[in-house]
Amino acid sequence: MADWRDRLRESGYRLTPQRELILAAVEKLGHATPEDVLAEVRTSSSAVNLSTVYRTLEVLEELGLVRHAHLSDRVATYHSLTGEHGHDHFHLVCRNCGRVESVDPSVAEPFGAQLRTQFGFEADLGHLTVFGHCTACQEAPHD
Amino acid sequence: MADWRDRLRESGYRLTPQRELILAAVEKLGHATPEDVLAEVRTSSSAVNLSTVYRTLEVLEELGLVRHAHLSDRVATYHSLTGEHGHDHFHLVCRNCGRVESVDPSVAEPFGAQLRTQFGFEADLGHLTVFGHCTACQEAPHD
DNA sequence: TTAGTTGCAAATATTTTGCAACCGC
DNA sequence: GCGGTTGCAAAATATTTGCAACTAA
Repeated sequence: MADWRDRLRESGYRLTPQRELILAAVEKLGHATPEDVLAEVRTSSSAVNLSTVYRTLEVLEELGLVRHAHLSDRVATYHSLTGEHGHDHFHLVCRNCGRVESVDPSVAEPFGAQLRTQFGFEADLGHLTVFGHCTACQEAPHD
Repeated sequence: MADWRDRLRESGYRLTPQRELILAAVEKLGHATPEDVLAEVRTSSSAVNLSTVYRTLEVLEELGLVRHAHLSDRVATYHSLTGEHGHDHFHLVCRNCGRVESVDPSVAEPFGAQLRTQFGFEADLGHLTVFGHCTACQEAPHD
């Protein structure tokens, strides 16, 4: 695995302290909004601007180092595909307790195959977010 | 099927001209953003306020008359569960051409069953949006 | 008459952009 | 030094809210 720093430079981008900090924050946080990332970066270093967070996440996503998902009806969250917890996955989000479960894309592969066969549609299963209710919240649907 | 107007009143809401117009607009448009709904309503009648559109869509969704889905990374779109085209469905969205295909939830039921068995997760398949590439765009992935 | 609704303006919340200063390579 | 990057402030986009006037029931 070529280091992501090399990938950055090979693509004509530059390696900056901000980019290192932001990717590290995403890796550490798991599923983080741009604001979350900003807050995390600020705990360990001097300030970084929120615009820079947005612009950097865009670059990192273009390079395939992070992905975003819509885990709420509001903001997007980013997770890394690098680092120790980094791997492609989709999400199950409980509408009641808000818990997010990350699931390996292979679980959805039969579904992907079905969409391919039946609709000729090549699904991006790594971006999938499934809303519903987790086991615990099915018994007590309201908090 | 009790008329939705009765459902409204039974729930303690009032039937207003705005609510009639807004639901009619959603039924007509298929998948519409609040702005789309506003524009549609305005073609056939006097003005309605955008806040009212937002508030009304919220009420209609609570009553199960419309649903929203995230067909882009940006705004939500609403579709009706009433009217001639109204039925619960999930969406396949092509990242390239933007085309949206509405699919019957039964298609995703095997997937739902799998999530239920494997994770105890009760998925809301009607809210699902699957991003990917449609048949046409797989051959020519870029526009 | 009464309580739910609407319009309007202002407040929030998110994300994007212009641009001069800055800095990686 | 060149050209990509950043910080900052302002703009753009999207959604929500307070409140007085209005109106369905």
